[in-house]
Amino acid sequence: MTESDRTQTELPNRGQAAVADLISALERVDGQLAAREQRVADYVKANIDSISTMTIAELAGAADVSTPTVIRFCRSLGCDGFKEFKLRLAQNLAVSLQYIQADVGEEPANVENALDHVLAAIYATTNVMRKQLDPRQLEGAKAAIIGCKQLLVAGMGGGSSVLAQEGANRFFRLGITTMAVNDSYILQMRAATLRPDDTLLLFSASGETDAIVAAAKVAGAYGARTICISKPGTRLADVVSIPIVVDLPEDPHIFKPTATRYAFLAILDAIAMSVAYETRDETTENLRRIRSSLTAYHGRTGPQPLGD
Amino acid sequence: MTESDRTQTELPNRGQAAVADLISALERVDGQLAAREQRVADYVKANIDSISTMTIAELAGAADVSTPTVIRFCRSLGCDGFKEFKLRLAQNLAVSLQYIQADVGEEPANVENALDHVLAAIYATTNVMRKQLDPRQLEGAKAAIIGCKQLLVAGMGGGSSVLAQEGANRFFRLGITTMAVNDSYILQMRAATLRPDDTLLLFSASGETDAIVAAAKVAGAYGARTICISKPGTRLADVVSIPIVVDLPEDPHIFKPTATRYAFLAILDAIAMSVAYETRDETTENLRRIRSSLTAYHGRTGPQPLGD
DNA sequence: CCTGATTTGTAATTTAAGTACATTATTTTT
DNA sequence: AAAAATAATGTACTTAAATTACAAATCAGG
Repeated sequence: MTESDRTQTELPNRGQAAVADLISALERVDGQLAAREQRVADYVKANIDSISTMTIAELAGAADVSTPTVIRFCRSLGCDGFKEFKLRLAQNLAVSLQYIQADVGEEPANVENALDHVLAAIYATTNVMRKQLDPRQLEGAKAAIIGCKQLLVAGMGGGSSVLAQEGANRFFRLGITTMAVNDSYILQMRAATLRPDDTLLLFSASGETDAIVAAAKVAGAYGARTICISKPGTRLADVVSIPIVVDLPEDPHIFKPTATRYAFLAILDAIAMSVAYETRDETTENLRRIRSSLTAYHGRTGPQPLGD
Repeated sequence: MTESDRTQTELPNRGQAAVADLISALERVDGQLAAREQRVADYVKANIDSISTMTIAELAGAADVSTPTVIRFCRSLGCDGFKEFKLRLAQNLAVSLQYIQADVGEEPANVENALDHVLAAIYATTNVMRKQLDPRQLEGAKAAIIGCKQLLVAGMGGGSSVLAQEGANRFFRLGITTMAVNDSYILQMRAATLRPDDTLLLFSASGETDAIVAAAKVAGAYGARTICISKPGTRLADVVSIPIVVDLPEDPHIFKPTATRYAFLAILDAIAMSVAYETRDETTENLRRIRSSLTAYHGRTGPQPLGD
C-alpha cells in the first residue's frame, strides 16, 4: 500500500472542508496518534504561535522526528499537507490566540480578566461557526419556518432549553404560531401531533439527548419538517431533515461557560432576522401591535427593543 | 545597486514587526506604487480572500506581471517576501475585517448575510461593553454572590427573562441556592422576603421596568444586596446597590435582534466564571455530582459541557 | 536624444514540501 | 514462542515554489 493510497482510504474526507478549526481537531486526535506524530502534536501545542513561521524541517527537528512524520501528522488533522496546516493554524490563531494562551496560562485573577476570557471565547467560537455553516441549510430552515403553520421549539438541559425559550420568543414576535417546550414528555406528545405543514426546531449542543432525538424521529415520521441546531455526526443531526450543524471548539475547562450558546444564539438570530425581512409586511404590523401594547402597559417609548 | 541593497536602504523597517495590519498597509501604499506593482495590488484587493492559497507564480500570472514584481510588491508592503505576505494576509482576514468595518450595508439578501449582520452587531456591542464596564462593580457583584445565602435572579419580557433563567442555571451549578423569577407578582413577594445575606440579581435592558425597579427597592429596604445588569442613568441603576451598567448602541432597525443580550450574557458568564474560580473546591464537587448524575441518566461521557 | 535612475522581466539558484520505498517496531496468528 | 502480517518511521530522492542576480526596457530631466 503506497503512502497516497493509505491517506486516501483511511482519511477520506480530509482537505479544505473537512476541518474548519484546527485547534479543536488537535484536541480531538490527541492521544490517539501514533507515537511520533503525538510528539509533533505535543510540540505544536507547546509552541503553537511560532509554528506558522517554521519550515517542515525545523518543526521536524524541534520535535525530533522526520519530515514525513510531520506531514503524516498534518494529514491526521485533516489537512492536505504542511502548507495547508500552517495556513489554517495561522488563521485560527489570529482569532483565538488570546483564548488559547489564556487557557494554558493562569486562571482569571478577577472578573475583568474573566470577562476577557469569555469575550475571547465568544469571538473565537462565532468565527469558527461562521466558517462551518452551510448556507443552504440556513436557507432551508428559513423556508421551513416561513411556510409553517405552527413552530415547535425545544431544547433540554440548561443551555438548550434557554435557547428554545428564546427561539419561541423571537418567532412569536414575527407572527408565527410558536411554542417552546422543555419537558421531555410534553415534547414527545407535541411532536406526535405535528403535521406536514408544521416545523420542529431543536437545540442540542450534544446532539445525543434521547428526548430530543426521539422527538425529531416522531415529528419526521408524521411528515413535519425538522430542523436542528447542533453538532455534526450526531444522532440528532442524522435524523432531522434540515441539520444546521457546527463542530465548535469546547474549552475542556469545567469552570468556563460554554461559548457554544453564543454561536447557537447567533444562528437563531440570523434565521429570525431573515424570516423577519422575508415576511416584512405582516411582521411590521405584528411588531407595531406588540410595541403599542407594551407602551400602553408602561408608557415607555423611544427606540427600545421590544420587550426588555 | 543590487536588489538586496535597495530594499535595505529604501525600506529599512520592513519585516516582522513593521506592519501589523496588511489591509491598512495596502490602503496606505495604494496609488504610490510602481505601475506593475499597482496591478498586483489591484488584483489582491479584488481577490483578497483567495490570495493565501495561491503560489507566487499563480498570482503573477493572474495579475499579468512577473514573479519578481510580486515579491517587490510584498516588500513595498513591509513584508519580507511572498511567504510572509501570505501568512500575514491570512491572519488579517481571519479576524474578519468585514465585521470590523461593519456597516454591512443594506438589508440581508439571505440568511448567510443576516448572520454577518448579527455577528457584526455582537462584535461591536461586546466591544463597547468591554470598554464601559466598571471593574469595581463587577468585583462587587462577585463578592455579593459568593457570600450570599440565597440568590434571586429576575428579568421581565422576552430577552431579560431568558437571561434570568440562564443566570439561575449558571449559579445553581456552582452550588449557590438560586432561583429565577419572571412573574412580577412572585418577584415582588420573593423580593420582600429577602434578608441582608441574600442577593437579588436583576436584568433589564431598559432599566425602567416597573416590576424590576419595585423589586430592587423592596429588597434593598430589607437589607439585601441588589445587583443590576442594565443601562446607566435609569431608575433601576439608581436604586440598586451594585449597578453594572453599560450604554449600548442599539440598532434602530426593528427587524434586527438586539445585541444587548449577548453583552449581558457575557457579563453574566464572566461573573459566574469568577465565582467558580473563587469557590473552586466546593464547585468542583458540585460539578462532579451534576456530571455523574447526567452520565448515569443517559450514559454519555467525554468533555461535554454540563447539561446540553 | 542622450544620461542616469527606475522599473520590469528572464533565467538561474536556493529552499522547502512532498513521495517512494526500505527498515524497523508492533501486533496477530498459529 | 516463532512466523506472518500490519503499522510506524526514517532515508534518500523528486518536485515545486520562492528568491536572487542580472540584463533589458522604460522613463525623467537636461
